[in-house]
Amino acid sequence: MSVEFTQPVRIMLADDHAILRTGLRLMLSAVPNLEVVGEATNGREALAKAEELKPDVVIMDITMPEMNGIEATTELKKRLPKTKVLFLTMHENEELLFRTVQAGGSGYVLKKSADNELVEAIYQVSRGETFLRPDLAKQVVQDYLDRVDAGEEAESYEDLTEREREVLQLLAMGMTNQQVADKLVLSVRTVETHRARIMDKLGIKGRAALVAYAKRRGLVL
Amino acid sequence: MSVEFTQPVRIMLADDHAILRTGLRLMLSAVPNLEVVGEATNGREALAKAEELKPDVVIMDITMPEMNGIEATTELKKRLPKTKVLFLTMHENEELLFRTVQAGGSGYVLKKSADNELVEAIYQVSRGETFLRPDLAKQVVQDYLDRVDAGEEAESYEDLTEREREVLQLLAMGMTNQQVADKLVLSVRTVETHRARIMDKLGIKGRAALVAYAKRRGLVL
DNA sequence: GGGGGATTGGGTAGTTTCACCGGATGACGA
DNA sequence: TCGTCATCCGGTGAAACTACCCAATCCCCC
Repeated sequence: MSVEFTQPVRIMLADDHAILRTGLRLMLSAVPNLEVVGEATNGREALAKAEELKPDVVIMDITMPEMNGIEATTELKKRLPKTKVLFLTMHENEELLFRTVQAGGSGYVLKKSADNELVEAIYQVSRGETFLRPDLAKQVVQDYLDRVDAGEEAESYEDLTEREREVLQLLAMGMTNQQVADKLVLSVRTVETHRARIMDKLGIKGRAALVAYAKRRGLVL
Repeated sequence: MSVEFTQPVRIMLADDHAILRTGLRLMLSAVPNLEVVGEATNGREALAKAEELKPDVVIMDITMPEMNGIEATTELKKRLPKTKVLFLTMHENEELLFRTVQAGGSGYVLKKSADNELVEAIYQVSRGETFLRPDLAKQVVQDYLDRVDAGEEAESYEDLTEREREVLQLLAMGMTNQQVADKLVLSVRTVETHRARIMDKLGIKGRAALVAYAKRRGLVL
């Protein structure tokens, strides 16, 4: 409660939508004790600029070219643990919220939220607290409990191996086993094995349902 | 060239992201001869408010709850033919550009575009001209030519019958033919016929690709 | 009153997916 | 060294899907 009077919160924006960035910059510059010190248009750039600028808070989109916000955050928190990441996204789904938290994010605000909610989130996150939209957070908790109740493990994307995720990505794009096999230089049988294990881990029956799942969860963007 | 000096361009914003709207409002209010006179958070609201406010230009998102921007535009142009619609969207794809033009849109700007591009687009559209990002527009034309060359017509979602769309919805959710058949009280053969016609019309091979297509185009949410 | 599209269903044959079984290799830690 | 896991690949048989063909009904429109 002493530093904030003289030291404004230094913010970096990471979003590939230039128009949104400009709007945010204008909006936030009108708020006391906030200062936008930099911008990035993708995850990789965000990483580089954050190391250079060392902002207090990075406002991060999930969907970005080159490197998405979740990957960028995972890496960023390794290098700059003290830098807080606040996700600002259009995606209103639990799985992604889960993943942002796991990646080390401190908050999750929807683009459709009110302006003051964003500002409040920035303040809160900069103080080292966590900001999650109450309704969404509740849903996440409920979802988690449902999973624990229902079976044993929270069947999830996290269980997948790297190779399996790779295969899932391609399958989710609508590729056939054969096409995936060609792409990854594998036999069709191997792709089928991976696919089988993926469906088993996720508890999904049918490839169409798998594609639907992946799209719904935002595993492919 | 006479009216613009005294009469600013009256703009209405239609986007479900409140934060983006605020940013836009701030940005545009700094531009001479532009005035933001209203906002809407979905297509239906946009329709109602446009009739009430009669703006010169509606800046419209595509992805919105209740009613999407393309549907809203189709209806809006029937009621207020003189009102110009400028699409501001994240979707960088030709099919949607096609559809916005068909719906009566006067322009298409990506959210990742530079700010001045948006302002330029607004001016241009308000003058009754059309604004399309050159590279995208070029791609569209090329794409169109490719289609005409390759086969007959621009295969599209618009060609689907009501029943086919219904089947597509369910298939896109990951249901099997049998499940769809049960749901709609049909024989599997009928569902297969519909599915075959859908894939034929859309020029898609494989059900996984069909699901991916539907998700990508936002036919199911 | 006939033509055309939408909707429904069928046949046959071929391909793909999927479940359930198996094994070989290599990496990595206990 | 031994166990575990990821990755890779195979066989079999059932189920699902796909590509062709076809036809009956209904309804709308010219």
